[in-house]
Amino acid sequence: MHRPARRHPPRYRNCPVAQIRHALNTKRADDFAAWYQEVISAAEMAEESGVRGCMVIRPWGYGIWERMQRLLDDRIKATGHSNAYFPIFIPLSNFEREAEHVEGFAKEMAVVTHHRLIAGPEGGLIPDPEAKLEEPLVVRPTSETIIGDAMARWVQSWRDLPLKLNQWANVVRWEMRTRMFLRTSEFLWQEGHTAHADEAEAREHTLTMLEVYRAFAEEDLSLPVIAGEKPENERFPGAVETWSIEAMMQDGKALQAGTSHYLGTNFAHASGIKYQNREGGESLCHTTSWGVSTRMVGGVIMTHGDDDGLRLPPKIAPQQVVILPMLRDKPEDDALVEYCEALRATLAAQFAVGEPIRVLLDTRPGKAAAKRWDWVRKGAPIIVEVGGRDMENGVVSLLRRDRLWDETTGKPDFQTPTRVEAGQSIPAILGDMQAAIFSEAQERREANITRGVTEFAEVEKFFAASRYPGWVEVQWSKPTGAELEQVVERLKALKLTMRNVPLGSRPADGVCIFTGKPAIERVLLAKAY
RNA sequence: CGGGGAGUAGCGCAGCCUGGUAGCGCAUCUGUUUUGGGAACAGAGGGUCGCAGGUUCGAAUCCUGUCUCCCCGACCA
Repeated sequence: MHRPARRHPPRYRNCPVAQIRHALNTKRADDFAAWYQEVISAAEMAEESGVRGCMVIRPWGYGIWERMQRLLDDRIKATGHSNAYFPIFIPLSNFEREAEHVEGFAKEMAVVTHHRLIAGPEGGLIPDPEAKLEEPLVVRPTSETIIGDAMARWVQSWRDLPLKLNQWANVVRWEMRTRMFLRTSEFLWQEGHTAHADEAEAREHTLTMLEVYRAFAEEDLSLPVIAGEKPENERFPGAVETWSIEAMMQDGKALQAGTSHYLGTNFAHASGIKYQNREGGESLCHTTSWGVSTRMVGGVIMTHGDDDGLRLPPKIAPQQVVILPMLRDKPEDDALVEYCEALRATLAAQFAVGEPIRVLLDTRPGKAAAKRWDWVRKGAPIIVEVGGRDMENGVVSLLRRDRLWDETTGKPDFQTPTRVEAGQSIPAILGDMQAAIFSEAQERREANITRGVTEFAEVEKFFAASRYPGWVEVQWSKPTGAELEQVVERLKALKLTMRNVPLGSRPADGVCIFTGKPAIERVLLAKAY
């Protein structure tokens, strides 16, 4: 894989005495994009597949996704939704029904046109011209239309409402430019779809799910996010309102980590989702949709990762504690493994951050030190190394992934509690780490949001620097139409986008930074993934 | 999709200009010596040089096409 030349020479902070030898070759400060890729490959999360824009998600990366699925699925079920599964192929005509929706997705659609292969004239296989589909099928980029069909069948009476569905699936969007996890042609996600009797309930539900996402991001992924409404130009095709949660990455860019849409009656109209109301008349449903994808994994990497690799919040770590006996291929090994196994069993019988502790006793052959760095790169929250002398003294050597280094010695900062103490304290340490990396990310984000900017020139100056200075909050008059287009163009010149209008931000009290008119609300500006 | 760069062993790279038996470091395997911690020494295994055509006695190297990746732009729930 080609790596561009480093843009900056490595900088050594007015370093304590010792030079730290990190587990990765690329540092965040030197080349953030290359660092991101190195984390993914060094932590064995994913790799290239040979198919454009598609990745192989390896067991460690998929394990993280499975943890996310489990936690988010619980939250989705707790808000009254049921999982279902709808087809990956959607009839083309089905997709044509909602005008904005087609326009939004037409450019990035994969289409199936044949159902059989035959030997080609120059060898190899070609689609059989005789086997052309009467109507092409698109590979779903999202499922509003096909789920809308089902809803139209399932909803007859006001008693059938609200209908609250969720699907875990893969979707395909033929992206021009892809990046592992952040934007792949095929990705995994969850898409919720609901139908409601009236507008108020549907709007409220849109916000309920936005709040579910906020809580999931902050409590489960330790990912501080800002929930808010997207400006008109950033709306989902066919939506009346689009809301998002936005997270700040360590390079200061914004990542849209989840969206929730109020779709009005647009899709109900297109698919005929109607019900007989209490008065005996016919009414259109109001629908919502909302989704979170494997993009979240990229967000976790870019928020919590460091120069030694990934750092995982305990709740989504496939293994929370890894015990590494320092095996020497000698008879004493047996006793050492037994000593470690006792700790494993003690931990496995306990709970941390709400679930049984996931602990792995890693007895694979190989040097303990080498295995340690593998687990450091993978971001296992706690690594416990145990050598012969540890055993003699009844202690273990414990390493916290979020406080890896002793800055003064430049060596890993091992703690040596007794084995009994470790068995008692590890559950609390995991809880502490879950909170600590959240605080760390939140403090970094708050330090990098600038509020109270009142002149566009200031914004220009702010983002002129080569580094990403973070986000800027400005007041604006929420223009529409051509006036909005102008705003978007001005921002585009600075490579900026409007992220969202944060929920619960203070009311506007100034003038619009773009138009000079009285401001209506506050909006966040940022460079974005 | 436009501009630029790159694909050679698991990873990182050299070789290409000037065609002539496939190289280096790390990792892997074996052996020996080590042993509170990212070991040392010796030996070994592993590559149809992204793929397909072409030029040539001969192609990793030259030419054409194509696929994939990276960077910039355009686009992007």
